[in-house]
Amino acid sequence: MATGRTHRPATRSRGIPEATVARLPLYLRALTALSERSVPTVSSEELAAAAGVNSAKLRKDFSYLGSYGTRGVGYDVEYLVYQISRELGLTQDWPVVIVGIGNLGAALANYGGFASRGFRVAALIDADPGMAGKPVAGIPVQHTDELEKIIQDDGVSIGVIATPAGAAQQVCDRLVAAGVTSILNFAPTVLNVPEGVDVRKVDLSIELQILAFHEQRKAGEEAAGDAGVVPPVAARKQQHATGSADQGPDGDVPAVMPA
Amino acid sequence: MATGRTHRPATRSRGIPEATVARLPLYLRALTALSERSVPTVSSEELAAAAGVNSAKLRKDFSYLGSYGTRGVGYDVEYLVYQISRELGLTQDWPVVIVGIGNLGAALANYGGFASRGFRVAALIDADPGMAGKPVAGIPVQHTDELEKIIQDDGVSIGVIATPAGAAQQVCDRLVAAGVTSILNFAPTVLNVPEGVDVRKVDLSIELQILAFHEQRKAGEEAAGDAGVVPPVAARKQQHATGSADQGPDGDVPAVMPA
DNA sequence: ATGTCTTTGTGAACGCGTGCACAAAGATGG
DNA sequence: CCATCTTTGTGCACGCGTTCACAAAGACAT
Repeated sequence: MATGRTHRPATRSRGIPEATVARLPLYLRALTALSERSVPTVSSEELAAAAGVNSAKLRKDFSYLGSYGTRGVGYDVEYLVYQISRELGLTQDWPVVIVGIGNLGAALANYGGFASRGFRVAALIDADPGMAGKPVAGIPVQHTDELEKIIQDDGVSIGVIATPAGAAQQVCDRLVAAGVTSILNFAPTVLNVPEGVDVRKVDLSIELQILAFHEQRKAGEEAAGDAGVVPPVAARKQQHATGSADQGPDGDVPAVMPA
Repeated sequence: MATGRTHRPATRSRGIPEATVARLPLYLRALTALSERSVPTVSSEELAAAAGVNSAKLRKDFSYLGSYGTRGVGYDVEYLVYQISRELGLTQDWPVVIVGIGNLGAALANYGGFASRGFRVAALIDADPGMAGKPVAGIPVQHTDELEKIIQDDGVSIGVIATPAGAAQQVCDRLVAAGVTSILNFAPTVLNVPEGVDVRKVDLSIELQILAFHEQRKAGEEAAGDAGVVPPVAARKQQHATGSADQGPDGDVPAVMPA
């Protein structure tokens, strides 16, 4: 039963903290928006607000990358965009395969944020022979039999699993065997992978359940004194953002409905 | 600077740590599977393996709920399923609205995991008048104008945002004003919400970037060739390639669904 | 240059989460 | 009823992540 482990217990090196890595994409997005508005520099305070984090945290995060700021001024937007992109490995091309082209797989294939940052959909794969050849997001779906060949030919190292739960582990095993070392799992299952393979999971059901927990707590709190529940209607005191002509950060869009 | 808060800073909840709450759905899933196989009891070791966590962690997690196990035997599956369900608030009905019926929204609407655990799609909402009335997953799409009415009439407290980034904040504001206090955000934007409203975000782009970071580090372990790309602005400062770090997913996971 | 003002970078304290290791609790068998 | 074996529940220590608070660094004005 040497199936390997699912999670890695600790961070054994003195690299960038995992928590920081997880926030870098957030900073990058905010910086990209500033860049498009031709803002030259930004302070930790401003950028932190845009990214929704604490400014001290942001400065500490950046300190792990090096000293890229100028005291009394702030950070050079363009320069920082480059540094973070490089740190995240976005200056290179990352071919990705998506396995399981159902509703979700199709949505992912159409996701604009893919190409925008060095990620390229190398192939769409599905087990249904009927899907073969059928184009989704302009890319013809290929049958599972081609999986190994595709991964090896294109040097794919990142795989996205969007299959039903029952097929996930099997697909995962094939991906790993073929050379994939990073997996983004949308199937509601715990994947078993050997050492050295990264797995990140995205699970709608779990997120909803966590929200339900807090929701229940909020509701059950009214028993004790006043409190907490937000008034049903209009209670917003905070407002912000640009009126209506909100120039979208364009960069990424979740899902669209093109071809 | 109204820096929107995404998560609660401290958990003054019922004493159950946030990290534990995030794992309860995982245990519940594993337990449900056991239940369907009519397994009467399970040890912390077995259940932990099924959920992909450490057995000590699992026991500690359960200890926050109470002493539901029997020493020398293990946990009663059915009983535990009930206790966790109740703790998560899944014994009641949670009407949910999905705003933005593009590819992703449609995928979410079709997601089977919804109904399975107390969540019910109360309505599908889209800004495109052309979508109105069109059935998706057996539910007719309604126009944004109906948003407030739907939320109030059905007592919806959980909203899912699957719109393009540009519309997310606006939709969020309307949801909150109408009474929604928990939001699951799929749009790649930082949402600004008033105190008391929970927001969880699911961001494909961020997940991929985190994977890319680890992938790059794995690859760069021996060959550290800078692609030769030069920083945009002439800003030349010293920069040092970070050695290595680690691959550690986990911690706080976003989410989504299968196909 | 010198002084003032702004903002970064970080040392240090604190709190949360994790995992170890073991005593307590109960089952099981003689 | 006692001995032994299994498995839980948890005290404790450790490490990561967050936050505070401030000295250092540089911009800018005089």
